[in-house]
Amino acid sequence: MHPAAYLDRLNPQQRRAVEHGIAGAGEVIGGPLLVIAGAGSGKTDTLAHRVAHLIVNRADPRRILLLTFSRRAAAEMARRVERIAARVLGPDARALTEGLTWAGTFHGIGARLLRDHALAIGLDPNFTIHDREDSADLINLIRHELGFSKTEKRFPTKGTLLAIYSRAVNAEQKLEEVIGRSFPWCAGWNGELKAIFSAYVEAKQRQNVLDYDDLLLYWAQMMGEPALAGEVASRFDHVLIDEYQDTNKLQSSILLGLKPDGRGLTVVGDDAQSIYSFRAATVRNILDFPGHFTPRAETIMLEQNYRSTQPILAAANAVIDFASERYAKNLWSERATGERPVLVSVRDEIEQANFIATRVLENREDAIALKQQAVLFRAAHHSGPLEVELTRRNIPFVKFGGLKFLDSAHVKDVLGVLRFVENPRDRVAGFRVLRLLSGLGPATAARILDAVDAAGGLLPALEAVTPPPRAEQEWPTFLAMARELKANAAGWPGELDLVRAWYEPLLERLHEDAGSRQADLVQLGQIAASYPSRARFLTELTLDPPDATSAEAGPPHRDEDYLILSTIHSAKGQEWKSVFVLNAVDGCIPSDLGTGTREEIEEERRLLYVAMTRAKDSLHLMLPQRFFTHGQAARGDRHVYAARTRFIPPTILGRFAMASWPPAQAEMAGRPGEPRAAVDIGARMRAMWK
DNA sequence: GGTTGTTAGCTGCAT
DNA sequence: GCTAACAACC
Repeated sequence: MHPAAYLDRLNPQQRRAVEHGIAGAGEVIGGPLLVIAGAGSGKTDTLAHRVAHLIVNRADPRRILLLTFSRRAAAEMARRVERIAARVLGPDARALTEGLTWAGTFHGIGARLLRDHALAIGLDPNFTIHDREDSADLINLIRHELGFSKTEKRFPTKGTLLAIYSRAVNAEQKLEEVIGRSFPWCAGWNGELKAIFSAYVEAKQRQNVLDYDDLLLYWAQMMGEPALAGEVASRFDHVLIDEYQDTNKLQSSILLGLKPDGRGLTVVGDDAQSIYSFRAATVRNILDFPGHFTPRAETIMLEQNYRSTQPILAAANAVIDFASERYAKNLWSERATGERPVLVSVRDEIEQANFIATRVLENREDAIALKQQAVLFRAAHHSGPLEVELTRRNIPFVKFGGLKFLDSAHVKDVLGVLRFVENPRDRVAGFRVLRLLSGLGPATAARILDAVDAAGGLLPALEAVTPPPRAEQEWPTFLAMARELKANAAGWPGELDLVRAWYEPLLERLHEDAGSRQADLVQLGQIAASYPSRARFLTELTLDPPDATSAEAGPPHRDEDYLILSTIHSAKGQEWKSVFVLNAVDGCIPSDLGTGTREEIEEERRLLYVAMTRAKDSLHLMLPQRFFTHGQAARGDRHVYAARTRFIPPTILGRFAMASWPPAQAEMAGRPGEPRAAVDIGARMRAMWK
C-alpha cells in the first residue's frame, strides 16, 4: 500500500499513534499502545484514523473491538472511520466499515457476548437487564425480607447498599475494604451486608436478571476460564478503548483477559480528565498500563491542542497544574489570540441566568449559532433558574444529563408491564405492575408472583388468581391486557399502545399531573417504534437511555437551532465556541457533597478542568455571590454566600479577566420594592481577591 | 392481615 | 421535591 495521503494531515505524534504496529508491514499486530491525549488534541480523530488505517491495511473489521464510553461516541467513531476509509478506498470502504459491528460500550458489548455464550455459562439467553433503580428495588425487597428495615440502629438504605455492592464488584475489592475506605459509617454491619448481597445474587439468578455490574462481572468471569477466555479472545485481533481514564478495575481485568500480552491492544485517554471515580473508575488503569507488559507498552503523548485559544488553555493548564499525580503534559495551541476566560460576578442565580441569556443572544447576533454555545454545570438541577429564563425569552435549548425520563414512575410502570411479559420471573417488574391495581398491595403481589414462579408461566398463574375483593374491579382489564400481550396479536410496537391504553385510566387516579405524564408516554411510544422488537427495545433502552430533553415535548428537530445545557459529566468529549460554567463557587465546584477525601477534591478539580477545556473561543465562569439551597423543609429555602472555587486561587487570577453583572448603571436605576443596597461593591471587592 | 394515607428525612455526577 | 418508615383504616 502506498504511503497514505490521508495521514498527512496528522501531526507527528498522532501519526505515530495511528501507524503503531502497522506501518509498512501489512498484517502484523503490534504491541500494546497507550495514547495520552490531552484535551482537544484530536483524540477521537486519531483513534478513528487508527481504526481506518487498520482496515485499509487489511485488518478484518469484524475482528476489531472498539470500546467507547457511550453509544453516542461509538456511532460518531464509526461515522468518522467510514469517512476516512472512503478517502482511500472509495466506494469499497462502506462494505468494509459496515463490518465494524463490535463498536459500543463495555456494557453493551458485554450484554451481546453474554447472550452469545449464555448456554456455556449456565445463563438463560433471554435474561432481562436491571437498571440502577431496579437493582435498588430488588435489594430493598431483600432488605425487608431479611428484617433489616426494623433494626435498632439506622440501617443503610437501598441506595447505599447498592453503591457498596457495586463498588466491591467494579473495584474488585473485598467488602471490608470498600466499607473501610468508602463507607466508614457502615462499619459494623459487615455480616448483615454479606447476607443481603448473597441473597441479592441468588435472587438475580433465580429471576434471570442481570444488573449493570453483572454485564462486566460475568464477562470478566468468562475471561478467567481458560477455554471460554480463548474462545472470546480469539474473536478479536484488535481491541481499542477510548476514554480509558474512566474505566474501572473490572474493565481492565477484562482487557487483560482479552489481550494478555497486550498485542493488538490500544488504549487512549487523559488522566487529567478522569471524572468517574464515583463509578469506581480509577486513573491507576492508565497510569499503570505500560508496566503491565514486557516489554512495556509504548506511550505516545498528544500535546497539541486544536480546540482552544491559548489564553483559555493557559487558564485551564493553571488550574490542572495543582493536581497531584498525573502524566505531566504541556498542552499548547497555535491559536495565540483571543480573550482570557472571564470570571463573572453576579448577585445570585437569577442574575446569572439573566447574564447568560443576554450574552447568548448577543453571541447569536455575532453569528455564533446557539448550537455552538453551551452552558455547563456540576449538578443537573443547577440549571433550573436558567431554564426558566430561557423559556421566558423564547430561547430553545436541549439539556443533556440528569435525565429523569426513564426514572419517572409512569414510564417505569409501562416498561414494567413489558418486562414482566418478557420475563415473568422478574419480580421487581411484576411487583411494580401488580401494585398499580387499586386494592392490591405488597402481600397479594408477592402471593401472585409466587404462583407465577410455581406455574412456570405468566398466564396460567394469572388466570388462576382470585383477586382480593377490593381489587376485583380493576383485575379483569389487567388480565385481558395480559392475555392480549401473551397472544402476541398486537406485534411491536403495537404492544406498547395496548399497555398505554390499559395504563392511562390509572394515571388519572395515581397522579395529579396526568396530562404531562401522558405526553411522556406518547414520546415513549415514538421511541419504541424505532426498535425492531420488544426484547431489543428493553435491552437497549436500559443500556443506552435517551440522554437529552428539550423544553418542548418530543425530540428537537435536527435543523432547529438550540442552546446546549449539559452536566459537565455529559459534556465529556464535546466542544463549543462559547462556554458558560454555572456556579464556579465552592459548594458547587467542588460539590460540598464530595467533601470528604483528597481524592474526591482532586476529581472535582479535574471536573472544572474538563469544563474549561470544552471552550474553543470564549469562556465565562459564573460566580453567583449567593445561591439557594433547597431542602431544610422546615424553614423553606435558604441561601448561602459563596466564594470563588478554591481551584482558582489568587495566584492564578492573572489568567482570567474580571467582570460583574448587571452593569453598574442599570443597577443604580434600582428596581421598585427591592430593599437591598443597589451595588454591593464591598462584596465584589472581597470576592475578587478571595 | 393488608392497603392506603401521613409525616419525617435526604437530595452529585450515570453505564 | 421525592423516598421510607409509621399510623389509621377496610
